[in-house]
Amino acid sequence: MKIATFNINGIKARIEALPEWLESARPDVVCLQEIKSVDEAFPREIFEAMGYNVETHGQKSFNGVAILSRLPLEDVTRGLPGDEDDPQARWIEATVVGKRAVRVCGLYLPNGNPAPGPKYDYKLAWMARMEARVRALLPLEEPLVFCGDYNVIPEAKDAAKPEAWVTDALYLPASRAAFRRLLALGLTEAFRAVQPAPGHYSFWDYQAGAWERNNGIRIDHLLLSPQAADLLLDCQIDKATRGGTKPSDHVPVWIELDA
DNA sequence: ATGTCCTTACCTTAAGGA
Repeated sequence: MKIATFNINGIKARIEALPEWLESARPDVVCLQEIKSVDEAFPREIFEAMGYNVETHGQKSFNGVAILSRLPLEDVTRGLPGDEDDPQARWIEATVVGKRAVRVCGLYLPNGNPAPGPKYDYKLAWMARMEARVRALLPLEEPLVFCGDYNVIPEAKDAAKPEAWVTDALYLPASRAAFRRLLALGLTEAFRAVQPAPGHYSFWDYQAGAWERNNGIRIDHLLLSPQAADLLLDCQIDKATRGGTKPSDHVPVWIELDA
């Protein structure tokens, strides 16, 4: 089972690039972030015609997540528990049954800038809510995949210029500590499980020639429960999509599970 | 180098977010 995460930065803007990538990469499941669309406006027919089931958790203008899957999506839930009044659409879950049943959680973690400030407070509070959700799911002892745009640079080797990020919400010690707390629950970060080397990124800013200079950061991650980690066969970053026509500023990251 | 892109709205230009 090939499961991907891809922050598309607007479904309207990616209406050509996303289907092209799906045709070439052919993931079984893909979690999308920043669809920037309400559910009714998401062009589901395009993806249904390609054989995908579509579940969205949208929002006007900002945020919004979705799951596309060739296999049926079961027990779909929307929203991250822990704050009934949070209007931001950043979390969706569904179960996909292949050889094994896999619970897939797609997430768009808050950016948090500027820090300090209310946006950073929201980021850290959201990460605490996510930790609670992971704690609630782990006792099921099932394959779980938490994938998405984490807006966290885990380590210095995940940035081309780490010194440029020291005051940024994506790299502040409290952000990285909260990310490590997720790993400490027993989750495996898929990319680092197969590739320990520096120089691998998933995001290049549109500004300042970041792509041309390879000034990137790695912020799109797939975290696996022990039962999912046991099934991990591969994890790759589809870097080439950043050089395509009208690209997102993020590229897809995917895993292959024996599931 | 605050150098780009995406979205929306008081919509042919600016603002907020990233």
